[in-house]
Amino acid sequence: MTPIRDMLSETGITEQQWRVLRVLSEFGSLDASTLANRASLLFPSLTRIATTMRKKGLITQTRDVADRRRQFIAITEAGQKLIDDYTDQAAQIVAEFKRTLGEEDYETLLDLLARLDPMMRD
Amino acid sequence: MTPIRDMLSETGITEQQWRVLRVLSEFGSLDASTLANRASLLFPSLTRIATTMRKKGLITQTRDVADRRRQFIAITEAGQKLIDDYTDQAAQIVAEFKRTLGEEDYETLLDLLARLDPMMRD
DNA sequence: TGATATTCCTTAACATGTTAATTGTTGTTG
DNA sequence: CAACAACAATTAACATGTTAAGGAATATCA
Repeated sequence: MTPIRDMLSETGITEQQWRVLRVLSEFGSLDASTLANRASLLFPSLTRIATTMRKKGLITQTRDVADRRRQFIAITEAGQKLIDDYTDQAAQIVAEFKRTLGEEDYETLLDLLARLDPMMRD
Repeated sequence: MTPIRDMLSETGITEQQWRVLRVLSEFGSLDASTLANRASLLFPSLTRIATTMRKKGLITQTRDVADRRRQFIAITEAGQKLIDDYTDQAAQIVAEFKRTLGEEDYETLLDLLARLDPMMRD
């Protein structure tokens, strides 16, 4: 992930924060549990990340009025702008990644990793 | 690494500490730089890890009398015993890993990851 | 030889992973 | 309804990754 991290370092956000933004950008407002799952984050991590991202003005957090245990998280304009500004660049990095490895091997790698994933979760 | 981590959790040491022990067990006493490289650790991490491992009695740290900037780190008997007690179990986990993936795919995966590694370090 | 550069390592500051304990809220049930 | 279970989220405590700054020792070179 180093190339991605390098790209993100100039934005001032981390890989995980980037993932949170992308999920929110794709799915819209989400409750915290769903967001944590889709961004592959544990809950305690999300709690901290959400706090820092709210302070940075990248997201908003609002309590669910029906069930005040729950919380909804949404992306702000500033957060969306960040996504918009860097999506192309991220796509190029992935493209470069594929080119270096070769299209075929790239697919093979994804397949292998996909088969490892469930095994590792036991 | 979850299966390995599960195994290690009962020993009270972490994945990185396990790696340090294995490297020391294999190569004997090493200076900190070499140890960091072989255990794939950044120096600041090694500093902290070495401190906690010394407190646990798993390693010893001694200054190089010829060059007092340098430091030698060696495994203790307790550390070696830990390695001895769990090496078999770790080997079984790797074997299980290979079996799940298939010997051939396992080699393929290692090849692909090896090719990614240098690319990622740019 | 003495100023400077380099090397080896440590500290600091921040971010995340991970497990366990804790706080509010809501649900259930006797 | 009151006690208790279940749930959502937070907090705490510890470990590591990562970058930058700092300190001590050594090497270099005018």
